[in-house]
Amino acid sequence: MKRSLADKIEQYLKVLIDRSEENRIEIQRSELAETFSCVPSQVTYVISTRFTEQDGYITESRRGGKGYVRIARYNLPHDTENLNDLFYYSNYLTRNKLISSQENELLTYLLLHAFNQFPCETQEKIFEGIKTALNEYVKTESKGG
Amino acid sequence: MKRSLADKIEQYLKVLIDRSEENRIEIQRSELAETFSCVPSQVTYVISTRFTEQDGYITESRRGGKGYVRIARYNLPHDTENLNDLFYYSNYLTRNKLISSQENELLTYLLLHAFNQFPCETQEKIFEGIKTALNEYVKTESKGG
DNA sequence: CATCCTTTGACTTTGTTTGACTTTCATTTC
DNA sequence: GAAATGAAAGTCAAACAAAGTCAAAGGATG
Repeated sequence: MKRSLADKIEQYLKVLIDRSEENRIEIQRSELAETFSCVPSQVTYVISTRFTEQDGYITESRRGGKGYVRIARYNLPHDTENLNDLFYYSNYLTRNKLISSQENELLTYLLLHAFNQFPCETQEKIFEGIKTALNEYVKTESKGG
Repeated sequence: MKRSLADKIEQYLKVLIDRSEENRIEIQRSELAETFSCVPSQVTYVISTRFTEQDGYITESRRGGKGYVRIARYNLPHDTENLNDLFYYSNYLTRNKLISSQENELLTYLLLHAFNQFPCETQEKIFEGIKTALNEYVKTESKGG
């Protein structure tokens, strides 16, 4: 099996993602092109044919000075600090009857399903926002009734 | 993550705002430019591209001696289609006993409070994600028990 | 040899940095 | 108090830096 340049670049990127902390990498198209001694649009080709949403990847990019291409793999279960914090917190609130187990269930479901489309960074912020709001919610509830 | 000078200045300002009491800061353009060893118009560029009203910021400034630039972050009033949809949908589910009124209450609270920090566009996406997930949640619930 | 995938490069678009020039305002000077 | 001065901030366009697009050419594969 002969491997094309595109295959090699694909492999290279996937290894990088495997090794990354958050299943996401950030590269510079022109830099990578230089590494593989090819034209930059070759990289674009690889990304657009092998890192599609279908394949379980989300890509973002920015042009201009200090531009980049980000590739995130999202199929794997997200296992972020903030999310675990939130599960823990939500369960804690439930045990202490500050929220009902139904509320806990809904929240858990949403956390697992509603935000997968976003890049990790955004997810973190979302979870943070929810945590803060949840905290306020509990305080308000127990005060008001 | 490669960050351009503009990114760094943006970050710097946002940290300052975070640390501020009233979500507002007052800087001197030329001073900041000096801090980052760049031309003053770079600061103008950053402010005009990253602290727009869309992004949830209001800026004021004054020229001449004792000049300043003020940046204030405000909570975006979310009054989007999707949000209203979601309220409607959530209430509908409640009336039809597909979710409890407690769940409805929690959801409503989160929708109103957890995502104000995000730009409108992101909020829209968040609401969309929540709506989809909520829909699945209800289906799953009624199926499973 | 026909089709599909890959490679290449010219051109476009987007985003950043810089600097020359303009406007506005407070302060000083007459 | 009006005019001059200087200290800010604003404007705008050019130069630069990166990624995207697209189509043509080149190869592999059936």
